[in-house]
Amino acid sequence: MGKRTQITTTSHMLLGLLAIKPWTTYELAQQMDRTIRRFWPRARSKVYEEPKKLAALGYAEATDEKVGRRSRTLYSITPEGRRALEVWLGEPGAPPVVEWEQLAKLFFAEFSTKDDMLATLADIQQWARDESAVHVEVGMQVLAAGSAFPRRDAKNLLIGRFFSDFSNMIGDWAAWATEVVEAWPEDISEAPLDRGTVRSVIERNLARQADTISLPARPGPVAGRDTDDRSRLSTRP
Amino acid sequence: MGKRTQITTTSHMLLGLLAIKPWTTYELAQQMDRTIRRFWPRARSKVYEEPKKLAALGYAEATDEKVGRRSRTLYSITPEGRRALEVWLGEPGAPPVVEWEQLAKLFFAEFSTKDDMLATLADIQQWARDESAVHVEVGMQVLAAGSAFPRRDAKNLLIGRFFSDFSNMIGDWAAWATEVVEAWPEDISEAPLDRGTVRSVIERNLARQADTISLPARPGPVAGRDTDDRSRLSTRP
DNA sequence: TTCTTCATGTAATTAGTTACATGATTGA
DNA sequence: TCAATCATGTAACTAATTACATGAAGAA
Repeated sequence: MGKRTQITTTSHMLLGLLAIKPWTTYELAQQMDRTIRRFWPRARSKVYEEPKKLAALGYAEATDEKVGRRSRTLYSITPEGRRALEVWLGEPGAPPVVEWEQLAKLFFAEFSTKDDMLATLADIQQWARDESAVHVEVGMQVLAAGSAFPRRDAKNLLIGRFFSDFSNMIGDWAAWATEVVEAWPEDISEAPLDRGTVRSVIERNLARQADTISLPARPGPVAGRDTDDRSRLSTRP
Repeated sequence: MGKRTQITTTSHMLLGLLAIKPWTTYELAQQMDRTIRRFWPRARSKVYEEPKKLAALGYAEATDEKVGRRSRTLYSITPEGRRALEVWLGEPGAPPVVEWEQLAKLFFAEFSTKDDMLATLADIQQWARDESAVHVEVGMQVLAAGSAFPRRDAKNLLIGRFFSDFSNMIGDWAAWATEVVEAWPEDISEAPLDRGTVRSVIERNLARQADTISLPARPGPVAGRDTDDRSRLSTRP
C-alpha cells in the first residue's frame, strides 16, 4: 500500500517525549536538545518530520493552534502510541556507539607532530572540564529549585550520573595519556610500547570476567540493528 | 565547475589508513571494521566510495590488479594526500558523541515495567563483560605474538586503554544502577530522588573544576562541525 | 564437485543535515 | 521603532545504510 512508514529509534524518542505530556514542536525541539541529544543526537529538523510519521501511524495526534496569525502544532500521544512505546521498551536495545573525531586524530597522530597530538589531548581535557561545569550546574539547579518533572528525577539521576562518570573518565584518561606522550620522542613512531600497561589492562579485564556469574538477562541475543551480514564484515575474521 | 567534492571525516579515516601503507579495498574494509569502527563506525560500502573521492582529489592513486579474471583495486596515498592528512591532524576535532539506544530505553523506563528496566541494565552489564573478554584477547595477542605495525603499538595502546576504561566504567555504572533500581517500587515514577547521590556527583565535578589551571590548549574554539546556528538550538536556552 | 567462506563491488533507498525563509515578541 | 531573539517551518542536498549480485579459492 504505497509508502512503507518506518518507525525508527529517532521516532521512538519523540514518542517517548509525548508520553510525558503533549508538547508543541518547539518544546519538543528543546527537549531533544536539552536531554536526548546526549544519547541520541539529531538535527532539529527531524523534530518537524518525525511527529508527522507518528500521527500517520495513529501514535500521535496533532492539534493546530493559533499564535498571532501564525499557527503552530501541538502533539499528543494516543493509546496506540503508548502501547507501541511499551513494546519498544520491552525489546533489547543497541549497545553504546561512540563517534569521536578527536580520538581518530590520535589514532593517526604519527603522521603529524607530537605537539599536535598533545594539543588534541589538551582539547579533550578542556572538554571534560566544561562537562564537569555543566554537571555541577544541573545538579545544583535540581537541589535548589527542583525540576520540571519530579517524578522523573530518580531515574534521570541514573542517566546524569552516567554522563558525569563518562566525562570524568575521559578527563582522567586524557591526563594520563598526556603524561605518557610527554615522555615520548618527537617522532611518535619511535615511542616504545609499555608492556606493563598492556598487562594491567589485561588484568583489570580478567578480574571482571572472574566476577561474573553469567546469568544471561534475556533469552534472545542482544541485537542492534538488523543488517545484511555481508554488508558489514565479521567482527574478527 | 560541477560537483563540489567534499572531504569528510570519513574520507580522512581512509586517507589515514593509506598513510600507513597501500591496501586493497578489502583490506581497507577489514581495517575499518577491526579498529576504526570503534570510534568512527561506518558501513562497508563507504569503503568503496571514499577512496574514489580521494583519487579524484589527487590524494590517492588507484592501481588495478588482476586476481583470476577478476580485478581489484589497490590504493596508495600521494604526497598531496599526506599533506592534506597533516593539515587535518593539526585542526581541532569534534568531542565524543554517544549514541546509545539502551540508555534511551532507560530514559523512558517509567512507561514500561521495572522488570524491563532491569533487563536493559542486565544487557548492558553483559555487553561490558563481552567487551572485557575482547580486551583481554587483544592484549594477550599483542604480548604473545606482537602486532602487524609495531611502530604504532605505543600509540594504539592509548586508544585501547580508553575503550577498556569505557566498557569498565559502563559495567560499574550498570551494576550500581541495578542495585539502585532493585530497591525501587514497581512503579518507577514513585521512586524517590536520592539527594545524596546528587550531592556526590556535584562534589566530584566541583573537585575537577578546582584542579584546573585553565590554560586553553588552542587559541581557537574547539569546534565540531560548522553549522547554521538556527539549525540546532542553543545548548542551554 | 559442490559448499562455504573470502573477496569485490553496484544499486536503491533512507536518514540526517544544512541552508533558507519568515512571523512573533521583547526590550533598549 | 528597530534590533535581537524566540519560534515555526520547508527545501535541497548528502552521507550513510541496506540489499543485491557474483567471482575466486579452499575444504570436505
